[in-house]
Amino acid sequence: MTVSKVAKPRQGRPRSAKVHRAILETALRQVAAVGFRAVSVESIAAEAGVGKPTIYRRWPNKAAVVMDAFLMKLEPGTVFPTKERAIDSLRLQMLSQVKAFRGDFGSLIKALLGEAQFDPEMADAFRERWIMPRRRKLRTVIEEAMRQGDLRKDIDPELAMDMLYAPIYYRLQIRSGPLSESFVNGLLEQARKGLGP
Amino acid sequence: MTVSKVAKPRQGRPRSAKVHRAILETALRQVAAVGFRAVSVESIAAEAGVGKPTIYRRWPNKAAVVMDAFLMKLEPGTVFPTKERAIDSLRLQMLSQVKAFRGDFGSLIKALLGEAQFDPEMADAFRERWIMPRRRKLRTVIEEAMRQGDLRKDIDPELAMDMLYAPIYYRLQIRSGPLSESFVNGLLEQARKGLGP
Amino acid sequence: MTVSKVAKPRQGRPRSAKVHRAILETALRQVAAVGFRAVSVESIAAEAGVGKPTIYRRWPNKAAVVMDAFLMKLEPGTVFPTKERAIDSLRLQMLSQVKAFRGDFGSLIKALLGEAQFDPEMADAFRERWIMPRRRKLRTVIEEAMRQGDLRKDIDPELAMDMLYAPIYYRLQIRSGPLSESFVNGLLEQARKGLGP
Amino acid sequence: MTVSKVAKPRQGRPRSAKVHRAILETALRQVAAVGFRAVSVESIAAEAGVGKPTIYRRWPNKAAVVMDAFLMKLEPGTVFPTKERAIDSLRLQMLSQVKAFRGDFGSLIKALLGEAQFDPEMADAFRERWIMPRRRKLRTVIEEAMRQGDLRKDIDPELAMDMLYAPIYYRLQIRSGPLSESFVNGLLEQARKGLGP
DNA sequence: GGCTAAGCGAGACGGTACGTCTAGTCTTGGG
DNA sequence: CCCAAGACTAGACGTACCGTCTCGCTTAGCC
Repeated sequence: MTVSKVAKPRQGRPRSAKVHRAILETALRQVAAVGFRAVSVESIAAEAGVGKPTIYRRWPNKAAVVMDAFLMKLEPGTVFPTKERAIDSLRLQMLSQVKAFRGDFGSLIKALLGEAQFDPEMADAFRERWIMPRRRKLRTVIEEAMRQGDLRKDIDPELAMDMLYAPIYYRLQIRSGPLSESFVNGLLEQARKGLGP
Repeated sequence: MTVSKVAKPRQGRPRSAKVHRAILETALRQVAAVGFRAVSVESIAAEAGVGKPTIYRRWPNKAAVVMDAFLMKLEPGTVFPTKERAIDSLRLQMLSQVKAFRGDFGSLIKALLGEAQFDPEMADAFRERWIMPRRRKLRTVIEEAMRQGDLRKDIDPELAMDMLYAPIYYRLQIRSGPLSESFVNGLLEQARKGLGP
Repeated sequence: MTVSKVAKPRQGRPRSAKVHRAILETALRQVAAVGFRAVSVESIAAEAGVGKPTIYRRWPNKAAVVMDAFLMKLEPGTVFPTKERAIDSLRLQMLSQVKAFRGDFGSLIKALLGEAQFDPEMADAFRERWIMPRRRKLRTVIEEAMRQGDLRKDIDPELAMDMLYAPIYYRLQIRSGPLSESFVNGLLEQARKGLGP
Repeated sequence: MTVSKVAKPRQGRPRSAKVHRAILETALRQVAAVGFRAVSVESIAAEAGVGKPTIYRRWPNKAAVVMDAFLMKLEPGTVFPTKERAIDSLRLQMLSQVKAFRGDFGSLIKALLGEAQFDPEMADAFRERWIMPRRRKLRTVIEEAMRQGDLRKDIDPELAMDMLYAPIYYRLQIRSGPLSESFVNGLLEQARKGLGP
């Protein structure tokens, strides 16, 4: 699943892969440089040395381009840190995520998630291509931790992920508190111990 | 703290409160009718029978107008449901919030929170005028529940709020699962019991 | 020489001649209907079924559009009435000009000449495309009359034209007297006889 | 005849003459500094330390203010140069006028005359307060020259004035040639000798 | 090797909204 | 009733992008 449109397969001149890459790279560079709002399809086209229709032939709007650029950049770097005990992997993953969220990557996520609130297709793409793959991987980690006895056997992994990860996105967006390591550690500890007596 | 600009206090014709109200009410009506994106400063001005400069004199952009309209509507209706046991008040509050989030109010929150990702002032206003007052009230409820023995005495209330409320915003935005009553109940139960063995 | 901007010659979609005509015709129609001041670029765009930027891509402002519309209308109709004796052609030309100046054409000239007082480019266009072609034609007529013995051989044709035509523009603008036939005849006679004894 | 409105004579606080002067002087200063078009009622009010309604109470629009300012400045300096022979006075007057027209005064006249093409009241004021007084004075000079034998006895003074002065305004506006002394001398000579054989 | 269908860069097109400006009027509080 | 200040409605300004279209030109793949 991508946000980009597909071409009818066999007829006429094929779409240029070079152009495709140039667009996505330019999009990413511009978003990093001036922010999502200040970027326009026009500015991408101009800098990439590409006609506007060439972009619109492939994506329905700016957000979709940036989303694809974001996803393209992700695919390689999707390595989850792993430890012997799954619970440690979990903590490590959370820590690396908040660290990433504190930088440019956080800004990009904010913009895409913000934009997704106005565009269902963007929201779908964001969920299916960024959120869900991570949750699936996370689920195996959590289940492993359950087997290893570090998490209770009767918990609902979906709710567990919500409890642990939603606060990270919440702080990214709302800035109600710092995205610090101690925040992650505190959150994980308190979630394990539980709030009840 | 508001998003609107301030007038120099005592000179010239004072700003009309009637006009102020007309703008905010129109803004809210239009957002409800056609969605945030489809509303423009121009359309608000036209329907409110007001010149555009009158709006720009008071707010820097559309988002700020809608934010203020939203906040204006809030102020009266800020009644938290209360029960004898604080833990029940907490559950009730969470339930009423997800219920509200499932309707127009949820759309509005999504739009404002989405927009806030691109505008720090919007983000500040959203946090200080919508999020924080609720968290302050929530904190007293949580502390009461701690006193009443329904929550452990050594928990961090900030983290507790993050664990319980962030997932609600997360599902509102990402649609990773339903904003149902059973979601709230499960979340609260699992948070109380804890994830650890 | 035109007031309109030039397009880079051979690249991209060429500018539509149909659109060009539609704009100029609409401009002329509106000026005739409601007067120069009451016309706006916006109203022209709206009635011509054209986007505002399409107009601004070609002309820098309303006055330039109207000027070009005026000049466009001129080109075909530039027939000077001619008689056997050049002096009669001269009188005929003056008479037909004051007649035209008494109607809508006079209003248009007034508006353009008025506007030209505030915009050097407008003034240049008005002079080079309306005034000068007429003066060049006029000069040949005057020189012919000199050869035919109806005007003295040692006059300065430039000054002669100023003496005969400036009063027409003067009365058009200042309304110090009527733009009547007897005005033209009296002017021409008195200019021939001279003011001196 | 002025362009300014009159106050109902005896009631309430009388209008301040100081304010009146301040407005006119500011108007003139601004027109000289940045040109007629760039001046607005607002800018005059602001610099003169005066409320906009105070201006609108006295004049209907910017042009009227500037016209009055112009006329106010005139009144003192309306001295016509005089020589023993009326024909010399005439030449002198024409020379001093073209000299004045070459400077800031010419720009002001251009602006007022240009503006008058769009506003009949302006046109009336310009004619009645600037043009006509000069023509009346001029007429006596011309009649004196007729008596003194330097101009023919049977000429029409109105047409004579048009022949001599219209070209000056014409060149001011159209720039078809320089407003030089030789221009004036040539014009006057040729008008005296006549164009005919 | 020529044909043909699509892709390509460029840029014009109809629109929409932006945020600013000025016009001319209205409303304060204070002479 | 005047004044300074400044808010008011109204609407044009000129600009920025949107997403589509139309040029003339590649550039494959298929006959």
